[in-house]
Amino acid sequence: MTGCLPIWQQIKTKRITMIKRLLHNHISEVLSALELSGERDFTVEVPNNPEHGDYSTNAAMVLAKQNKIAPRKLAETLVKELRKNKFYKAVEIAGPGFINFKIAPSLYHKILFDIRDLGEDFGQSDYGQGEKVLIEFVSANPTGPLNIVSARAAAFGDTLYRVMKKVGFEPDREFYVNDAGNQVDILAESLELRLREIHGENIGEFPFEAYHGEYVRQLAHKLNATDGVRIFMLPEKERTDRMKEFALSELLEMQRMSMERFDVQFENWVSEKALRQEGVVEEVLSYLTEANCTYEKEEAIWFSSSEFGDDKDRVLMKSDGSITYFVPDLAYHLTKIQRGYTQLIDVFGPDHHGYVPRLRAAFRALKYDDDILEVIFLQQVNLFESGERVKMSKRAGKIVTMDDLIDEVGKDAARYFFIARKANAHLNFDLELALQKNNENPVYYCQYAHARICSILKRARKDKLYPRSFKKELGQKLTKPEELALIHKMTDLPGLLELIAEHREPHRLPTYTEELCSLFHRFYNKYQVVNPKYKELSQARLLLIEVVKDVLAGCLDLMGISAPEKM
RNA sequence: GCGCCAGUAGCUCAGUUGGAUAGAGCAGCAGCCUUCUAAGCUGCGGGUCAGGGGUUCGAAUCCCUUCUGGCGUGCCA
Repeated sequence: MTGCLPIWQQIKTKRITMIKRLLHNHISEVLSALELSGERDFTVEVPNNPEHGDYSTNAAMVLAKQNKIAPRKLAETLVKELRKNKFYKAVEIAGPGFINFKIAPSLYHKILFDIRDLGEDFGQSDYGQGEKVLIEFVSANPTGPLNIVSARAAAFGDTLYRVMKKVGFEPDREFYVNDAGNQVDILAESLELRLREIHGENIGEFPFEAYHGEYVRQLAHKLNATDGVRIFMLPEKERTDRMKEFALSELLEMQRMSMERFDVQFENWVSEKALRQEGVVEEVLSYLTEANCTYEKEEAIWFSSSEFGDDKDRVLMKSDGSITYFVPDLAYHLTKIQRGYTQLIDVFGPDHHGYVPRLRAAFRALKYDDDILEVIFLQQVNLFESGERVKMSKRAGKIVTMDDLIDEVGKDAARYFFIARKANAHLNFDLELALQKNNENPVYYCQYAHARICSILKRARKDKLYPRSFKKELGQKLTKPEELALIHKMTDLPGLLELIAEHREPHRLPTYTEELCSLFHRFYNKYQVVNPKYKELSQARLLLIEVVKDVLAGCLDLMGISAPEKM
């Protein structure tokens, strides 16, 4: 009834290799067979202390109270049933009522072949049930080169996308381009001033509000090369339009290039300007008006957002007749829902805290479920060099751009460091550390493990030890704790990916990857893989490290980091 | 003032969402290459989990409160 086979097959048909789930199901089965209530509330975990076994459950402690049985007594009853399964080497009671499991090597051996058979599909699942999720990230103004926070957003958003896709969501990546509005006007003015400067005009002091970056001068030179003085002969409106069009297309292209260099692809780039031309602004205003939550005051039109949880009401249309940023952005969010997404994830920079309540308010006012909108805030990034914080000033145009960073430390290191930190915590980025090609740098630590395995496999092929096919019996040769620990670790990945997707926590992936690599390096230092004297053992270990290599490459790929075969 | 986020080893950070003796990596000290990549491995020190209350079998984790730092609090985006 609680035999091992049905559960094992159940796991296999789902193409999931997860011991945790196997245990959870098994314990549930035993509980219902014993007619105990509340079987969903317990957890199965990997204990910190290896002496506590491979896995551990708190089932007896959690269920003791509601069933009015002492925890240890309940544990004894459970253990008696659980022990009937031959895939456990040991099932023990410990402490206040934990049940600790030691997994039989034979199960690990089966799993190793399983992971191998799954290949690139290992870790894949239907967990997300095809839910359509839109992840919006970066969404910077096209008024300059992308900055460091955009780079962090890119790494974060893209990795989240990759993991969610892996576990069965249907996510899309989107970049909202704010190519309309006030900031674009200022950009055009800045460009015009620089252009006049080139033509020898005295422009006086460069305005405080304008864009001071050197790139504006470069744009001016480029525009001058094509248009020359002719641009000044155009009427003002046409001239400004030409400036805008030129600057936006140049800067947007620059941003696209940055993203490409960072291996981030967006399914969609949505233009605010295009949205406005489609008339969405008027639409949104009419929706809000119909919902009875707008009013006029001091020649402006307001949204009574404070009735829906915001601190105060917000202006929709300014007294000069122009629209605030909020309106087209809300319209944009509504198009996401109209396009069929049931979960909207916005990845925002640290300076948008105050903005979210009004967006939520609008969702409520328009009777959308506001759970549909989920905002993740990335905190700021501080760059350090030689222990000193690199000071940046956007106003003075003194910033380290995303491209500077990629030039300096490379895509792999940059992505790694950005992903490795929790989203809502400040990130101290040590430029020197990211540059170092030694053991202080975790990126190289992981890539090195991959390269090392490739090197061993190459050696095995050269020595003609690499078999045409791996026989199932080879598994039995893997008996060392370091070998089984590697398999154990790999079985944790599918569950981890689901956790990352569910809680939107990509930072767990680098941690996991480092742990897997650490186990491999330890194994490598202790045992020799290729040894012609022990052919079967060598082949069993080759199988093991090849599977580790593929799993590792999979992890790196999810982070958008290359897996080099040689270093 | 109010709101959001953070505070864990000398430094940078994890901590399986409430589990057992809080863990890595650097930095410090001591070791390991005639053998598949030493960009690696092994060992040793190092803690009032910012402080104080509370919730329960059990708290770094949840609640309250104080302190410190960052950000926000535009008819900017």
